[in-house]
Amino acid sequence: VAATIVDVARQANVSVATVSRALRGLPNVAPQTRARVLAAANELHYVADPHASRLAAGRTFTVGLVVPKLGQWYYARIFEAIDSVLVPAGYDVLPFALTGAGARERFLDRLPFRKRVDGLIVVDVPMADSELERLAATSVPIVTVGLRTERFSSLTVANREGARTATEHLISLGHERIGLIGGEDFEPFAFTIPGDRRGGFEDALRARALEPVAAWMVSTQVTMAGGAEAMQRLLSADGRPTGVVAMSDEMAIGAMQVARDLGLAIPADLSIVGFDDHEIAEYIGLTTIRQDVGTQGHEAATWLLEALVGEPELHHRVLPTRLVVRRTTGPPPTPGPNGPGRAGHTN
Amino acid sequence: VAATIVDVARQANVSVATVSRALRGLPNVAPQTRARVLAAANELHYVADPHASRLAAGRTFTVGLVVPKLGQWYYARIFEAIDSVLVPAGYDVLPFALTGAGARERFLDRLPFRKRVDGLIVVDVPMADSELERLAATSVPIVTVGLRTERFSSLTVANREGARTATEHLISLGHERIGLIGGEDFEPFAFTIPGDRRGGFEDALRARALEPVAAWMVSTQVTMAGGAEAMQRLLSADGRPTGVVAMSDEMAIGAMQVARDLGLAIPADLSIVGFDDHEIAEYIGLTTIRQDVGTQGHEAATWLLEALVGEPELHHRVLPTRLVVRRTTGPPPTPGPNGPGRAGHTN
DNA sequence: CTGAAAGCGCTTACAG
DNA sequence: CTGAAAGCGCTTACAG
Repeated sequence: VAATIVDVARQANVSVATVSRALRGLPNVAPQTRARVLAAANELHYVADPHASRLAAGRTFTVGLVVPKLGQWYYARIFEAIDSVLVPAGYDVLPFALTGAGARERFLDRLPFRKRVDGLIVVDVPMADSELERLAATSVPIVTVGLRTERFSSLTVANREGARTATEHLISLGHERIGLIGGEDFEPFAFTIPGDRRGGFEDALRARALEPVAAWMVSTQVTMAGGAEAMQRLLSADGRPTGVVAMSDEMAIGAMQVARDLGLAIPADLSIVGFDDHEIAEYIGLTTIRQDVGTQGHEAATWLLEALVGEPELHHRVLPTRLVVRRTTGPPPTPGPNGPGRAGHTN
Repeated sequence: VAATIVDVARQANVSVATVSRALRGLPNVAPQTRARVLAAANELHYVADPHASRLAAGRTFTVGLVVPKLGQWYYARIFEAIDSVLVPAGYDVLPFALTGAGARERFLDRLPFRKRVDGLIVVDVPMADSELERLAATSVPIVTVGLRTERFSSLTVANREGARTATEHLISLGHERIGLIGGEDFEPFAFTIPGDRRGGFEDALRARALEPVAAWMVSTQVTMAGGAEAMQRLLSADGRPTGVVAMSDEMAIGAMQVARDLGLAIPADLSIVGFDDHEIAEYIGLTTIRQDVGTQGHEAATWLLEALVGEPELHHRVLPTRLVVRRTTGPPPTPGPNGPGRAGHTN
């Protein structure tokens, strides 16, 4: 029932080739001819079949977005930012959510984006060298976010510096007993966010001759529930830190809840600083390290667009972070007779 | 460079028709032939070109998801739920984000999903009758979420009952001065969530012979910033409520921040109940009305899948909500000499 | 069970 | 500036 290019051609009394050229704004179409075609197309409510166009033109005009999870704050925000540059540029953006056991492996094994997208933006997907090679071998232009490799253009944030700044903030307030809660390291894989942040944390401590305490550095999932679990483990360790650096705002929120449940006041008994500057941080007064998600998505999409037309150049950009001090950090408690040195909660 | 069906056919010594049948698991292929085809396809790393398949088969195997915004919690979660049923069923899900001025109108005008999707899930998009008609005229199967009309199958939650329950909860704690902060009504359009929730709020008050106070019912955007703005306006009104119902958890969070900034303790001076049960609610102790986003997405996707194969039946489901009492609600303050009746903050 | 052939609806040299 | 025709890579009756 829907009109095809043949219907439009007949109605406008031209060939389908001319319709195709006229509708796409190509040069070498007489103004009056173009007007006639436009009128016909309008009258027939014509839209080109994208699949036919794509097959004929050899381009899909869609970009794949590979993320670990669709529902999480960071991925939703970056999706939004990417969509807002790619859609106006005429591209569809198709999500590939690598959620659930084996999803990452299956994706890397089957490469389901082949023949389906013109380019790919890959966010926070840990990959081994051989896997990066497999991706590169498909020769679809790729930009990675949160992941820096030799093979693809990348956008990352200054994770090490950010975590160092967070830690220094606590130190400058007088804290000497500082914990870290964060994500798991994906060992053989090129995904260095947790490692980089841990590195920055340790840098800051060592610069003040403080030794990182293994029992105060706990790795879990980067979610509120993970933050809660991490804080539980941290507070049941021997002794207890007076300040905690969390690798995400969501972790910080989960962690604070556990601390409060155990009767600790924030920041009086325990200071905490997050990472992200999730919009909620402002409303709950969370001190945090801000990263600009919008810029990450915007830049990644823009670079991919460039790679899609011209020669793909390899560039890397590391975006700065910034400390935002709010109300979850303050001086450490003055140790009383039951000071934190010995009064660690045990469960 | 990538292998086509012709390459596979040559390698397996069969026709392309047989390759097509064998690879798609169609009947009437000899087991050995199928094995030979599979082997050839494997060896050549063959994947079918989806655009060619779609053009030839006349089906796109993609479902469009229309949302007001990609980055917001509710839409991200429902996207995730929908993706998790559609992708395993062999469908791509393509987002249409109606963000920004005129995006809704442009979408409804151009109907950019035509020839591009087999079905559509439309979430929280206000539409006039004529617009619904336009959508229906495309004859693509549609399921709506958060929006109930005569034309399409729909999933909604019991908004009126939920808001009534929230309000009754405050009343049962002793509150008599209760405010409401929520979304804007989209007047000529079929989008009744704000209106329904407001209705439930008023129902509860009237059932106890309490009159809704216009100055305590403020409409803004359904975001944290909107909640903050609403609370500001509400607290600068004459008098002041002791309890507030918010139409989303995010609004509640923004609102609480403003209240605390003005020196109000929650719930001692002001009780607040949200709507959603955002995962953060648990961690900040927010009393709220839980809605099950996962089920909404899951059901919507399942219904659409059914409509895509068999006869599209029209069904409507209204999912229940549930009060989850946490720590932001309590009895109203006992009015002292400066009781809330007269001591309303003015700015 | 298998193949030859038409057809899906476009785009793009090529010729004029 | 315009058109005829080949071609993109599949699927699907139809015949055998």
